[in-house]
Amino acid sequence: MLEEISKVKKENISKLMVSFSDPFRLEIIDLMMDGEVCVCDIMKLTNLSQSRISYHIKILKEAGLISDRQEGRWVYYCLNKESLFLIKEWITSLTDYSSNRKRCCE
Amino acid sequence: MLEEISKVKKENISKLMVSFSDPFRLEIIDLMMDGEVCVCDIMKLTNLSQSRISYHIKILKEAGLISDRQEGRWVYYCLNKESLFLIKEWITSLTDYSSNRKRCCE
DNA sequence: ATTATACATCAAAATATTTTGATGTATCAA
DNA sequence: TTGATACATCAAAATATTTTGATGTATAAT
Repeated sequence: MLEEISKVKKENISKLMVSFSDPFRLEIIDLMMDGEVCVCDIMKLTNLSQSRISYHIKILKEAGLISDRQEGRWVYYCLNKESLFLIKEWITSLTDYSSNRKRCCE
Repeated sequence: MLEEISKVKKENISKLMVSFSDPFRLEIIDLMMDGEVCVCDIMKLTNLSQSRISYHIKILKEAGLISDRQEGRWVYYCLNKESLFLIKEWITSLTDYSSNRKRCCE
């Protein structure tokens, strides 16, 4: 059961990491640092085409990295803190465990 | 100049994130949590072929995520703490900035 | 010297991701 | 109710990544 949970968690992490793995998605993520943005904001700020942005947004959303909110014709996106914490936690676990490692690479 | 530095840093982050974006690489990273491993260790523990492992190791190494140490015929790999901290720092900056964001997605 | 082990590298094939341009849907304004 | 805006979705093409199997190199044991 615990194994199951950690498997789910690992799959989450995996998807989140994939969502971070494209330079344009990193750009979009950067834009969300200051708060929410809509697709047209991103278009203005990056010169990427609309469908291209929608595609990347979809990847980010399916990974759970961003949330959205519709307001009339606009959809606003922003970073999802929980996911960011999940990743941070995972990275921390990597550094923590490997601190009592045997040998190698100081 | 500062811009240059931050550009370099962003490229680092980008490469690191790509290096995290494959499920087999995540497995390999997991194996390194307890300390250093060699390719033959990874072979035994994952059933991946030797050249396949070498390929993924190369990606991880070029991203700066792992370090290596040769001992006779063996090459031992382990996680590079500095890179892990760099990522953690970046994730932290994302959460910090977006904490005083305007609107959206509580 | 010869052979075996540990790993890297390579080119070709297999597979996955991304981009593009077109079309679709919902909302709103005139 | 027509037209415009904001965005999603789709299929095809373009591009990138990954896998495979073969070959190469260095170290070490016999």
